[in-house]
Amino acid sequence: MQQELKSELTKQLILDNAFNLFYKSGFKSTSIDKIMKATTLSKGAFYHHYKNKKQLGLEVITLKVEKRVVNGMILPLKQTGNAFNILENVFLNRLKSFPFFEKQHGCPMNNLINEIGDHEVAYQLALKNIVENWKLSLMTLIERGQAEKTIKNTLSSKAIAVYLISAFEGIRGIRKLYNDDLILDDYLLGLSIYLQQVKY
Amino acid sequence: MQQELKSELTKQLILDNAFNLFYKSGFKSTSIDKIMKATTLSKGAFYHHYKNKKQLGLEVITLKVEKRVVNGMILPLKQTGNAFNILENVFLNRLKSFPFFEKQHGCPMNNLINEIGDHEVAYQLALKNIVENWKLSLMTLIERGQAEKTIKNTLSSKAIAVYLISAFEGIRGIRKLYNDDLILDDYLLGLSIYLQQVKY
DNA sequence: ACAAAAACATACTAACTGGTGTTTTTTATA
DNA sequence: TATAAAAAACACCAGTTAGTATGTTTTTGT
Repeated sequence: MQQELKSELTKQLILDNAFNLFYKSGFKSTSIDKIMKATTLSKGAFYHHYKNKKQLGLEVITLKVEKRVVNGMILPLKQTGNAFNILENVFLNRLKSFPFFEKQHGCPMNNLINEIGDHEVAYQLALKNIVENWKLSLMTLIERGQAEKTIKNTLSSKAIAVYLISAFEGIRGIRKLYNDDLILDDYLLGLSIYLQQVKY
Repeated sequence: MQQELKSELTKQLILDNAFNLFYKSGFKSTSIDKIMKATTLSKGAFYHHYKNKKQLGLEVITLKVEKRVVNGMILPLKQTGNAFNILENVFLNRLKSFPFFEKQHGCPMNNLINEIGDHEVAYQLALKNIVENWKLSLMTLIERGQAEKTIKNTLSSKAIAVYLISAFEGIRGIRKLYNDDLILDDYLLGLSIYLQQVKY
């Protein structure tokens, strides 16, 4: 029983370090050696717990990346209250409060989508799954707003959801190219124009 | 004189193959060996023409990637005619007509932004330069539309430009995760809602 | 106390990485 | 046609890669 716990702890240690290094340096640039050096464990320990790098990558996506998106972007949508205000809050106020490191290195999910999203079907599906969850949660919120007349009910909830996600992921990539937040201000102003059109 | 021409031709051959492989397999996954195997020239030939992989990467960005964006997204903005219609045409009608390969592998610029945009200042600047050109051209068109009263003149041209670009790059990444164009239809509908708000 | 199993470490391989130095071939020109 | 210079071929380097084989230590059930 204690062994299982230790095994789980070690896997978490590997997973955490892998996520951080994938995020900072990219998936392909990060070797197993570098990850295990970060854990201060050996390569043998890695291959005891994981079959190969691909399996690790998949677990990083489904366990670490997904959790981040769920906590940061999906759960906040599920609050009670004015649906339009929640939408506005999550998309308008969250971005600028990101820590510097996350502005500089973009969105972990978007980085993976663009680096390996078209390289392996398994990665593609795991990443798509996160996007679909996000999209569906957004649609649920938008449809609630439409029912409650805080969001225009003539508009397709799916279309709004997809466009909001696209722009959000897009700007997180583009922000990497700049050294300050001015480009984020322009994005946020552009987004607020969009939200005006969406508001009931 | 004829020698200079041949040298230029060889560089172009390397550049073309490098761009294609970077696009298909990513920057870091593509080795000099693979590029030169594709040209049927030797590795020595590569190092005769280029200092290192980084220099090649920069030339691919400034000569190949930039040209693609200029031809595909920037020059079409400079047509005469109703500015709003031009905006609508370029963003609404262009995307779905992309060849299958380019839907599957996303935007070459966006791929590079997310893979190496935060790894080297030189890459960062070269990529930012393209985005800035695009942004300024969009702003010029939008401001023309505002003067000609086809685009609402109360809105910030820069904000609209940045939001349009963000969403466009975002969806080109997300599309990689899907196997059909349904997600593009949602994006386009979401975009058309945005354009409604922008229209005079 | 002991055997089995799990957790981890060490040492290694074979292929591949970007890059260098040298030799051979091609080309322009005198 | 001789020659100098450019272009390309070739062999090679040191470092890194994912992955393996085999060892040692720790935990666990009996």
